Amino acid sequence: MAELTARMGNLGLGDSVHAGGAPNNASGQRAAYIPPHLRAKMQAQHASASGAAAQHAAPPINAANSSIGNSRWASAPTPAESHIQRQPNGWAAAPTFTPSNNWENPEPRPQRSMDNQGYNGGGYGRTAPGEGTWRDGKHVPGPPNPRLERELFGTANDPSKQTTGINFEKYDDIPVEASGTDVPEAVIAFTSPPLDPHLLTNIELAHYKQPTPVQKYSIPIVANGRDLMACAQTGSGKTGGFLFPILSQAFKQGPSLLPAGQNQGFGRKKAHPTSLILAPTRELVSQIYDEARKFAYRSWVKPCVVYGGADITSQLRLIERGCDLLVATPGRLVDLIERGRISLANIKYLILDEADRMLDMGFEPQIRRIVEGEDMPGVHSRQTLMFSATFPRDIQMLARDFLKDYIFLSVGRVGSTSENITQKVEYVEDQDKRSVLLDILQAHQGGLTLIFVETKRMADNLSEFLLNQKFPATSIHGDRTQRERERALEMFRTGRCPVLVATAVAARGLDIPNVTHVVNYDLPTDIDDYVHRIGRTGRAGNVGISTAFFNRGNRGVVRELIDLLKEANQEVPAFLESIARESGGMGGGRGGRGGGGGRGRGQSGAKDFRRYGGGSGGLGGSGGGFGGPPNSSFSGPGGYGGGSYSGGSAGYGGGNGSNGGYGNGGNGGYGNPASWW
DNA sequence: AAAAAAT
Repeated sequence: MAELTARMGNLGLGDSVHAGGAPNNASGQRAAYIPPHLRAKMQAQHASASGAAAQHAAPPINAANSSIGNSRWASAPTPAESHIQRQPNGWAAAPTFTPSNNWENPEPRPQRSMDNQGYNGGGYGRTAPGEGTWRDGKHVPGPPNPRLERELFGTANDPSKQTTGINFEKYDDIPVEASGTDVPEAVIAFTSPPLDPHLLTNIELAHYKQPTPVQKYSIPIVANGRDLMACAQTGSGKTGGFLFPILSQAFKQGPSLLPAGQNQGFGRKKAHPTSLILAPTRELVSQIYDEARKFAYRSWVKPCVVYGGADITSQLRLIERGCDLLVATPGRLVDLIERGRISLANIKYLILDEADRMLDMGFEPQIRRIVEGEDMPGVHSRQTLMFSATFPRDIQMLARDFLKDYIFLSVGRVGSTSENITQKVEYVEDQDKRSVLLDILQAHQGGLTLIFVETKRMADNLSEFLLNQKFPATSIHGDRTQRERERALEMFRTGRCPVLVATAVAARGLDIPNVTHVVNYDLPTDIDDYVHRIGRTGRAGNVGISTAFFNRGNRGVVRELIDLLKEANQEVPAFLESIARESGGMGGGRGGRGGGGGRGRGQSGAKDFRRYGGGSGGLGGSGGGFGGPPNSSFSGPGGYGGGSYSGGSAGYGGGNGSNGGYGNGGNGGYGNPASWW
């Protein structure tokens, strides 16, 4: 424990806590708390005041309130921000760069024999406006299409189309760690060394100016043919992290030739995409597809999307027009493979977004089926990229099955939540949650508020309650129809329903500008879910607030929550510390997963398990140290994870130190998770 | 125990 304390001290974290139970809102002037039994009267007043409803009406979303490409809600843009600094036209004037591998000189691709008209994405129709071709070994971008351009990139008046902002200069301070063999040097700009020129024009249209840290590394890593496991904090540009390099390569190299014997398209309608992106929810898949359309604009690359709950015939039509880059949820993809409409034989890039989620118990069999059970090229014949904000140790071990000699990239603080998010935790008993929520919504006007609950039923109940309270709320969860889900998201995005009650379906990856507040009405039992949830705000360099309702029912995550708050330089309420003490060392509730970290959450966000107490185990003796029972909050191979934090000696390793920097000191971290209660 | 993902 002394070591843990010392570590915290090293981080320069103060002990400052504030008293629980007297919470403040963002502006520090929340209305006095009204107990539930008095609430009815207040409601009556509230409802009768017609002005109150108007007060909660959709906040204004207009040009005056958001600068182009930098859709900041709370703070008005400065004049400087409202004028996009265009990149100079001299892309080509970028400094020279000596490629360590195949950067500048991509292997020339054989042209398709059938290709008299030029490759148009393997489709059967003509090239549509806004699409390009590959002809005579050259990329021939299509002509600009103003209407499509507006649809894809939005306008100044439509911030709901503006996704990630451009406050990337703030990212320069973010620590980046890359481990693995022969890590390529990071790029310093999109133009240095340059991405494909056509991609640069699209990046410019999207108002991206600088690569984020994860992009600076992922671009050369992919260009050098390496596999990647990237752990980057929420809102730090992971989507661009894989889209930019794979599209740049595609634009430079052109379509790959199908292996002999495969049908080339005439006759049977079977798509052979070269890139496959898998993600855990339909909405996230849809969002990635929208991004892919932007950056593939006017190019020969045709992006496609498939997911369940939506009309399959329109998805099939899209595929038939040509399918080079496919974004999919697992179930629908398997369906289409079984129908013989998609082949994975031509895959060069496999991307798992939210990879830890894709490889957890619920999804892993489907992923294994797609990656190992179909006609996907083997691990050595493709490039595999995995991205997430969190990457628990055991999932990292699982992920090895799909990767070859990969580079592990860690972007951001150890805990991987952004410091742009102000995290609050309030002590609220279950029966008081509605009241406190109303107070919060009352006080927090002018942005979008995303409220997370644990169950679909609760999502329905709570959104109905809020509607009755005249808050324009809606809900999203897996029991709603896809149409309802998409409508709810759209209402939320556009601000017509600035309050969205959501289950875990909305926890990951969704990039919704202007979400200024995330409320964990119910805390998740997995702290990584908390990390992803609050990551819906404070994106792309903007700031956000998160509020969690905590009571003794959540003591299972108290230790991990405290650690997380400390790591993110947030205040830790006194009641959390005391509940943690009450719960003693048994607070963890799930010693298993965190193993490597020894603090329960196991530095799930940011440590390459190969370096920090990883390996295939076996080295070193028993856990020792803090090992204790599997569900102890100090479980695992002891202290700071068997491995050394700084290499060399046992470091923080606790344990018995016998295995120095490697080996996990036995299996302590893999005890069965404690029961749920 | 819950959510998500094919029909």
